[in-house]
Amino acid sequence: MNTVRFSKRESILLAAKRIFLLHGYAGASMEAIAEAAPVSKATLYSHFEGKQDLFAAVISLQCEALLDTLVRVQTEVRDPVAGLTAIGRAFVDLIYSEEALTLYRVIIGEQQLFPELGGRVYRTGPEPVLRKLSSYLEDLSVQRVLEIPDVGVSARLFLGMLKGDEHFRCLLGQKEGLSEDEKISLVGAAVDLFLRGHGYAE
Amino acid sequence: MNTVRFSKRESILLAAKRIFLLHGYAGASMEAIAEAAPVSKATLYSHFEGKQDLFAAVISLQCEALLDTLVRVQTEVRDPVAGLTAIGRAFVDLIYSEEALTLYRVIIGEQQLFPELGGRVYRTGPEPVLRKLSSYLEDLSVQRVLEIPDVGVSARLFLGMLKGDEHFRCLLGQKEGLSEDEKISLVGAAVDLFLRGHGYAE
DNA sequence: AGAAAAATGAACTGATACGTTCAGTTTAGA
DNA sequence: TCTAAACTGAACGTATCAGTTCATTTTTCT
Repeated sequence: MNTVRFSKRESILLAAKRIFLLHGYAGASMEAIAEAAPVSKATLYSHFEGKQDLFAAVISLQCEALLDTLVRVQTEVRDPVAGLTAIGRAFVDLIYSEEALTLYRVIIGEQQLFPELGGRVYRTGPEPVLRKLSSYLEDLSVQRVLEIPDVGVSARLFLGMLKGDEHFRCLLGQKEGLSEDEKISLVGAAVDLFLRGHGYAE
Repeated sequence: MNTVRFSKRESILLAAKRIFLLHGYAGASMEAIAEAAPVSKATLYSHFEGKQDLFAAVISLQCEALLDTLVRVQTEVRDPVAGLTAIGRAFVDLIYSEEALTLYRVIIGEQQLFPELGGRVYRTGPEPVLRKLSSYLEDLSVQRVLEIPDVGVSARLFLGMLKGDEHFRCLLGQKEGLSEDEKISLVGAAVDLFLRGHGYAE
């Protein structure tokens, strides 16, 4: 019985994720989710309190999944080009993935209804990368590889260059995502400007 | 008759803007808009074809309003610090304004339903600033004030630093907007890093 | 003042959706 | 095989909402 219960619950979450991310919260109906699971509406309501509860569960799950993709990034202090490129690339891979983009769109749109989920999403992605980058910059600064007055400010600027204009266009639906080439050139340009700006003569 | 027609139409647009930007497309009801105008539902439908039509009209109007706030920015080639600061500041003022943020949220959320409006919004704000900045960088490059291999790339990186992390947090509802001090220090840090990165020794 | 246009408000249609209920069926485990 | 839990499907109650209709009133322009 336990295995079935779990399997049903998983089917529901999977279908709900598909439909919520596709149509948004308001645009998704519980009937449609039940049908897609496929599961009876009664079963659906026996596993989740209601629509809001299910939505929150889906978003939490998706957050965890995205966080998992943030694999440990190698950051050697001796080579800031390689280190920044690695962090930058991981960040770009994360925030430009189709899964992340749809998640962002839904959360931003439904933010009035679920204020707490915005924080959850930010803490799952942007924030951990920011922390990792800050501590890496701190290392670089301590070892006098780079001169960085405020690692927090510098970290934000660096990530900003990666997220900036292109990401916004993706959110607005003007762009599907980034191609491999675009990712490489974007990260390269950002790393280059960042290092020059901090007095690193290659 | 013309004056009344116009006034009614304006009331409707004003109320619709308030309610759409507050609750999103799905969360706004035509009854609520009619009530807020205040106007009868029949009148509302005599001025606009339907909900989608009204929504598109509201967004278009809001786009125009935002574009108007993009006052002509002074950009003297001789002083890139002042020029970049001016452009950066205008951009920051625009994209972090409460009006722009709510507009972005609604459009991003309802983007599945109104794919064309995303382009409209991007073309009203980010894009014109990008064009202006690119041509300014071109001037700087031609006059050998800065060395810029690709003005398009550099322009995007600069605007990215201004929009990056903080703006995303605002979209997610984690931040209200930017204070005067935050704006100044953000623009200052971005200009500084950008100029150093392009070999401009102050 | 008088005719024509615009606005009102209230009721109505049709559709959708959340959530519940329940009698009957399937499944799981001892 | 038997029992208890889980599941089904379909109907139901209630609510909301887009959009329409229409008889009546208000406004506007000549």
